[in-house]
Amino acid sequence: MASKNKQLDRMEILFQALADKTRLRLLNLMREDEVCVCFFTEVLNESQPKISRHLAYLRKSGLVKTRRDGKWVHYSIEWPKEESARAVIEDTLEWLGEQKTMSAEHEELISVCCAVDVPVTIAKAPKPENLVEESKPAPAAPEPEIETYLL
Amino acid sequence: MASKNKQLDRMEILFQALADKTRLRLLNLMREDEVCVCFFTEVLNESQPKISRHLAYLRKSGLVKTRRDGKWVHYSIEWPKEESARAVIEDTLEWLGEQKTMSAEHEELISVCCAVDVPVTIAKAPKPENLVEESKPAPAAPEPEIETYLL
DNA sequence: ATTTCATATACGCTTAAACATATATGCTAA
DNA sequence: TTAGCATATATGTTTAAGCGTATATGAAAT
Repeated sequence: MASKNKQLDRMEILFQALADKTRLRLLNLMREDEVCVCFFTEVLNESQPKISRHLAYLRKSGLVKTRRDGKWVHYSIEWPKEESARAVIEDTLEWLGEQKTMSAEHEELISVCCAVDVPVTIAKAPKPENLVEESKPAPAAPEPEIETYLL
Repeated sequence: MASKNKQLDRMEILFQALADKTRLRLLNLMREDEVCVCFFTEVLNESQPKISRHLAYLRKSGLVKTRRDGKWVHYSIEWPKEESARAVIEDTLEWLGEQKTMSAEHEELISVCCAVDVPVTIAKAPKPENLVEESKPAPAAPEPEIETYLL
């Protein structure tokens, strides 16, 4: 699968990563801030190994990055440096945001994080920073990281 | 694979269609006009069944449409009506256009079509209209078709 | 009608990736 | 150090999709 054209390889890898409903739902939750794994399982209502596997897939494809915080691991979107790659991801997030189910899930992330009566499984989990005070508008195109990405 | 959320299903199908290098190369050649199958095989230098299978995949995913012209079949991009879906495809084409290999292949399509000494295999094939006189700039966002698409 | 050319599909095989269930890792707290 | 929680990975199975080779279709041309 490794060809002469690296860029084309990267496109393939990116689109493969986007070509799964669970992964799209995960990205939809990460649209504006990093999210702790336990929130993914809670909001998407999928098994923990399933979530973890798809997050690993996204990580290996370079689409997301992780930050460990004690027992917890936070996932966030790794924005590519090329404009056109970033544009694809932005459009994808926008398309997701237009869907009722997706914005409902995103709303639920916020309400679960900020709920007074938090579910036991995530009671002590650290909340996404940008979400706790107010549902901020998405930062659209955050500064690209200087970092290898997409393999 | 058929879920409650039709839109999400469609996204998955679209990205699956984009998640292959051969199909990306095919789309790159269709960026501005319909293209006859024989030109695909000639320019991409891939076997006829391989090209045909990938074109069938694109057709079934609703990303391209066909027009039969006697023995020849022309493929062209089927532009979705939703803005966000179209934006993804536009970004993808732009990203492809930025790549040396891809623009070289696109140039070769033009030169093959307009060559005085045309290869035997495609000598009588109908040429893409927008290409024969001059390599026009891409029409960016052609009028969306009123049509079912993406399954 | 038969041949020929352009395109599509079928077949057999191989690999990637999905899933559920089970188990391992890694950090924290006791 | 052990126990417990959060997360990751391994295993076994199933399905989708890639490939090359072979063959079928469908429209012209003979």
